[in-house]
Amino acid sequence: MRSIAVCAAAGVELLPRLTALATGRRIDAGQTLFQEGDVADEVFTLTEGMLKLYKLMSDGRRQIVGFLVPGDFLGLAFGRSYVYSAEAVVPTTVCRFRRPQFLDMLEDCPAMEKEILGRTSTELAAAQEQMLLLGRKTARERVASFIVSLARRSKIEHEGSLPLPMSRSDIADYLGLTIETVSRTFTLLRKEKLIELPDKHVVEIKKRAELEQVAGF
Amino acid sequence: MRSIAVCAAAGVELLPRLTALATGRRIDAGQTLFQEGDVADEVFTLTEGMLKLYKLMSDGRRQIVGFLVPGDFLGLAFGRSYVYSAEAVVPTTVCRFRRPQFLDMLEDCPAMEKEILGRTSTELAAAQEQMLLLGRKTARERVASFIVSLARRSKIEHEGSLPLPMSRSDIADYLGLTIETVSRTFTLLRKEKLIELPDKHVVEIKKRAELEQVAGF
DNA sequence: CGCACTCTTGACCGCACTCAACGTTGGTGG
DNA sequence: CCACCAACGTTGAGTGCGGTCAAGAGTGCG
Repeated sequence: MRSIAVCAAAGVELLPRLTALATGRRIDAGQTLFQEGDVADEVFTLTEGMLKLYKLMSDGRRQIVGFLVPGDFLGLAFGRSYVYSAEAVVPTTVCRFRRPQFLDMLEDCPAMEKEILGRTSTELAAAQEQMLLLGRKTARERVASFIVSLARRSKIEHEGSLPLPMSRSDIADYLGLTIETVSRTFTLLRKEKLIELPDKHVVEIKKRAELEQVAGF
Repeated sequence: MRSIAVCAAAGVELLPRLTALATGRRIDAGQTLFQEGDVADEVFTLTEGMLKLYKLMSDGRRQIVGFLVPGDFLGLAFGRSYVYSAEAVVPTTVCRFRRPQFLDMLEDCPAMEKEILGRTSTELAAAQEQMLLLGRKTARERVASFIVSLARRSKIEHEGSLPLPMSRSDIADYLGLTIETVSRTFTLLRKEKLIELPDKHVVEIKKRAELEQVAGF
């Protein structure tokens, strides 16, 4: 679990202080943790489940900017308010910190601050990779990239089964496509024998190397 | 100039040390500073001109992930190699630091580290805004967003002239469009009297409020 | 002047979107 | 238990926005 790794990085002596500051919270699937524009007075770490972060336009168009897994941080945006909304994909638990206390803690613990900076940099690189996907890749390349990225994050190295907790609508809004195109593209990749779809919420990678080829990696 | 602000943030006592570490470098328009995949052993600040950061696919498709202006940092990616290429848009000068020495300096100067973290967070938020643009906005909305973003960065508040140093090809690769579509869309916004184009490399904003409306801001 | 390069404009095309129908699943109440 | 319904996903038919291809105008440089 990555959150434990963070605590280790922050120095074991801080662990009691961290947990003393934190309060837990359960979130049902579909429930929002906060919305874009809300005053950002809390910082969170995800301990269980999955969150989606998204931005909305006034007419309802949506772009999902990321899916978070246990160990990830959110709410660190260095502004007065959150720059995206956060909603649970499946039943989820988070660890909640009051922002000023969290910042005080960073103050006292340079290792923690380094960890945060490293994570933010990694996220920025991921966002730039996603810009390439959204700006330049075809639907087939986008879906292949999505599956390969999920597999990497799940530490699946070669062929194998992969949980797909989010809906087709979420995938579409993450990849800049429609649900119909996502559905058709899954079917296409299945017909090409690159993947199998034993269930709506499971992908089985059959030809990893070719899938990565298609993804443009 | 923002680089001076950074030095101030880092504490004036560090200024001599910073400049002692740095070596300057001039880059002609079109020349690359480094390429994606190169070993990331140097960190830079831009002191004059403009850089574009981009990612390439094997078949030549390109996505520009950002344009940098004086005061901006680059090369901070927390990995062994650069995750994008950097090329000068116009004649440009950068300040160059050897990576280990730069990191040592961060070590000694928490204020500097905070500044870097703040900038990285701001860049991440900008990248997420760009994901919304690339994933969900129309060509007209993209070009309007681009102009408004440039205006904001140039501290132009209402109507006014705006330099556009990059080529149509660069704009296209930044907005996930083709040069033809960028050109047509500029013409469209001109016919709608939202902008004027006195020169290839100048936009004049005529109706700021409506332009922001179109941009979806 | 001639060449190369950038930008604009026009005609046509195709990939992904829209609209629609249908199948599947899971929850609810009779 | 089954009937009903709503939500989600799949598939098909047709459309349209932005891409492709092509021609021409404008500009800078040797």
